[in-house]
Amino acid sequence: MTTTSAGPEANSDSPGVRHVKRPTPLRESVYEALTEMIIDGTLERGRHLVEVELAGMLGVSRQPVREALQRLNNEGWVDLRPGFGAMVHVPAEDEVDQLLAARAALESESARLAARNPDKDAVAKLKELCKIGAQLQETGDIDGTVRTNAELHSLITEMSGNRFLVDFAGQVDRRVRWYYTPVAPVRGAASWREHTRLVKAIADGDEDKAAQIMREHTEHTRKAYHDLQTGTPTEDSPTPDKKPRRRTT
Amino acid sequence: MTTTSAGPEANSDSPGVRHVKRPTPLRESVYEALTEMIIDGTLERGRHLVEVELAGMLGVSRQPVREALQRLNNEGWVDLRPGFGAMVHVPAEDEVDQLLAARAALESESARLAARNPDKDAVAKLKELCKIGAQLQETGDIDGTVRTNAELHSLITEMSGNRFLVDFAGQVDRRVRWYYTPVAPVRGAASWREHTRLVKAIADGDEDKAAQIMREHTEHTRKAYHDLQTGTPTEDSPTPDKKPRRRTT
DNA sequence: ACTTGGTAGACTGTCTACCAAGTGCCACTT
DNA sequence: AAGTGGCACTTGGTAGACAGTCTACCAAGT
Repeated sequence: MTTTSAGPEANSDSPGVRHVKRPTPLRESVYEALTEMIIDGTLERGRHLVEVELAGMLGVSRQPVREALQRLNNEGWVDLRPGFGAMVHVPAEDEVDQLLAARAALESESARLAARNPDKDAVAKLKELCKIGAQLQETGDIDGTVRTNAELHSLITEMSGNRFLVDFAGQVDRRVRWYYTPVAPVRGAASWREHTRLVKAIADGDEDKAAQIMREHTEHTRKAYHDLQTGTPTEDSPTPDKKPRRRTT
Repeated sequence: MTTTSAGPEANSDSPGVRHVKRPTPLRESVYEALTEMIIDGTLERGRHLVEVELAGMLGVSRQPVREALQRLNNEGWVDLRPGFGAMVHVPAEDEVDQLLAARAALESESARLAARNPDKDAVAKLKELCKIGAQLQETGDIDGTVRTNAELHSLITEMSGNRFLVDFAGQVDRRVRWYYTPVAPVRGAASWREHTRLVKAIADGDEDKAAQIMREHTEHTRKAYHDLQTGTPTEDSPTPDKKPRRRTT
């Protein structure tokens, strides 16, 4: 739902009907610019955002900024306090947990649907991404790894053929990446092995297995994050234990 | 995410700190009014919505209308065409299907989490809703049944304690209700038996069972809708009649 | 008959200016 | 030191203006 009217690549019509680039509404550009700045930390968490200030900063008037801010508010990037202004959202303690739980549901279902209808080309692309990702992982290219990871997950949700899953998962994913990126590199090795297994399950059309793997995959990610928060810097251990484990180290 | 800053009942702070009623932003009221009008058919599907027209109709200026329209666009209620205006969204053929698939994932996970932490009071409330719903169903109060159904589902998602699931499921639910309500009454009887089983599973803390039942429940709903679209399910109906079938009761 | 060109009206996207009301903060008072 | 009052700032909303674009329609040309 978040997608605004017609996205840049929205029309997959018959090949050859390339629509000319339509000038993006300003509010859209402002929205993009602001999310960008929030994610990369230019606008740090908790910062007070003033409309005129942003407007001046971006060289536009208040109107587009207001509209962008409202969308950012709806999507949880900023908190709008009437009469005062917007503040960059400060994630609550349990927020990442909830986000990852939602992601588990959404992406697990996506994986299931993807496995139900495994498109040849898409599967090939998935395999390629796996390979690339593993390589980048080895060479220590963190930025590239994160990007490839995102691409892989995104492609799987798209394979579900369900635009709502795509949209929701996309939203969640961006948020997760925002919170998570600073501590991302920890869980690299195992992650790509899981991806490979996942892609195989999808290629084989094994719905249950694909869904299961994706769920565990997300769950591992959550554990990794949780451990980092509580100060356990070990790699993910084979504990098939579902209770969040507090380590008192 | 969709919730705007602080909703009317948003703050469940320590009891006794009743915040005084803050005047709702106009854009919010406009948003509500428009969704209302879309759902009840005052603004029929495909209709061209003109800002000044709506503004005049609602007695406000363009700005709040614009902001409301943009939110409606983000949530899929209207389609915004740059330079032309907003049209009330016309649901695609497969849209309900996708919506219900997403709902299955979201609410099934919610049920699982609800079962993981079954709050006493909430469970009691659930049971009550089940009873009320079954009664309304028998007396043929369709409107009440639909409302109670929505309340029950909503309460379950809230029990999950996951604000993202609540938000996404809420969005999906409203959309489903819009498309689905005209043909809702068909699936009344069995539905409430399933609800009762579901509530029991939650009360027992049986995660897997609760998730399973909720998934099947949504799946049944989808089948019911699908059958209605393609004609009567059980009997062979060679009549290529595509008009929506009115129930004969 | 079909294309082209032109014209006109409608609406959005954006900007500017302005005002009322609410919020947060600071200095002043007690 | 704590409470109070007031001030500056910010949003929320209104009004009006203007350019660019979209749709439709008509007329002339091929």
